[in-house]
Amino acid sequence: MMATSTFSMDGMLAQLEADTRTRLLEGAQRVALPAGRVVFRAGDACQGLPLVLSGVIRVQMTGASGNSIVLYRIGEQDVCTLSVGCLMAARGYRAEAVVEEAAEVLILPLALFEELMAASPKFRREMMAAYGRRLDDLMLLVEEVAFRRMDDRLEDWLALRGSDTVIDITHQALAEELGTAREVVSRLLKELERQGRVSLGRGRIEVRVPFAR
Amino acid sequence: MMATSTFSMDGMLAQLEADTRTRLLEGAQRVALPAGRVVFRAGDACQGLPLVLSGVIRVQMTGASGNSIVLYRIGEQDVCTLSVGCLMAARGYRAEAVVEEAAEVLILPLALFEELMAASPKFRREMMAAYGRRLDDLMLLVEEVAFRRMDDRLEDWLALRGSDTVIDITHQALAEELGTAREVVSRLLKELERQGRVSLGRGRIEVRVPFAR
DNA sequence: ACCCCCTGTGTGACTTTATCACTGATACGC
DNA sequence: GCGTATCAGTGATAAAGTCACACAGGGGGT
Repeated sequence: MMATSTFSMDGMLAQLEADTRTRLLEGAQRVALPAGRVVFRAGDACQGLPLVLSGVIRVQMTGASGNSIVLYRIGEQDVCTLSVGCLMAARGYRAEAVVEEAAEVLILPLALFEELMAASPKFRREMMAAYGRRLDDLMLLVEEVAFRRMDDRLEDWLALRGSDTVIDITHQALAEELGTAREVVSRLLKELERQGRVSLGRGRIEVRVPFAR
Repeated sequence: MMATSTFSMDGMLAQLEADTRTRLLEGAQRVALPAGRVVFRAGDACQGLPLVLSGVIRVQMTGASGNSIVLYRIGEQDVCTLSVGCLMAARGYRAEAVVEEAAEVLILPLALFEELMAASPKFRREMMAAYGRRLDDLMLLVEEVAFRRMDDRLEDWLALRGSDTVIDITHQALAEELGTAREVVSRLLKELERQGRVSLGRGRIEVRVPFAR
């Protein structure tokens, strides 16, 4: 919890004025979250604004049918914009968040958030930028889900992991990435295997021919 | 263009400190937009932050296939959060906006926006709240599109217009509201007509039995 | 080693939605 | 009244989602 802690030089903390950063680091609570930890669930009240120092947090949503879809991820030196709305409107979350890679997170109390918003142009700028990214992520997602074919989207997803030849993921988890059903993913993958483009194992996809993006 | 102009008492302008409101009204450009006017298209650069005084602006997105979906609407005393991201990142819009009901809009230049963000806690609060609403709208939309059945969604849409017994809309426009194809809407509506729940005319849906929500 | 059991995968049957290709119907201008 | 543009209806087919169930792999316990 020292203001002298190290942090990456290209992230949002490095962008801030020195005194703003100091104030932030001393006023926020620092917590370590192990992989798999559920940060919040749909309906939970919000405790403060999380700022991810390291690791990755996945934000996803579950429909009435029980199906889930991954909305976006919060990476290094990114904030959980969703929390701002929950904090200010004092209502519950609509989505849930799970730690994907063990993370260190700063939790800014509402008062500190408002203090920094008032005091620091750079903090304001970073907050607005974070909101912009989230809005963008979600708009892209809406377009994908509404208009693109599942086989295309699956190939895109595989292409994003292009460098790894072996991907460790279950069909169920992949279905949740794409917001579809496990059976659909199984069938599409099987077809790719028939075409010789991947080999499948239990919880494993081996990419034989890299997917272009 | 007078700071003494009338505005609704429950909207965001009424929430602001008096001097902030004055500064806003005198620093912003006021424009009248007729129904049907395209405010911006995908790829357009952003001129300033629009704040809707009256009327309604629809924000929608068009996929590669040519299909469109309505993302959300900007109503009275709401701001176009999308523009903030475009302004600050100086990149183009990803969606398009069309005036649905003739609107009066204030355009805040970037400098004025930043000035007000620095000076006014209430302006900041309203901006964050607007962002929160948009994020919420989009998350709800993702869930709808990803998981809900089209017949349900159509009935919900009709239920929202519940009080009017006659709705003037083409199947094409309704398909764009829901992000589906015109034929799908035609078939679903025809089925509702067979069930005696609506009567159909050219560009007209007459609700016989109101839809519950 | 063997079996059990949990989790993950494969697949058929069927429904819903999307797409394509048309045809037919309605309103409106000239 | 006629031509034309827009709107709506519909069959055929493909893609995706749902339901039900069989089977496979792998780790833990005895």
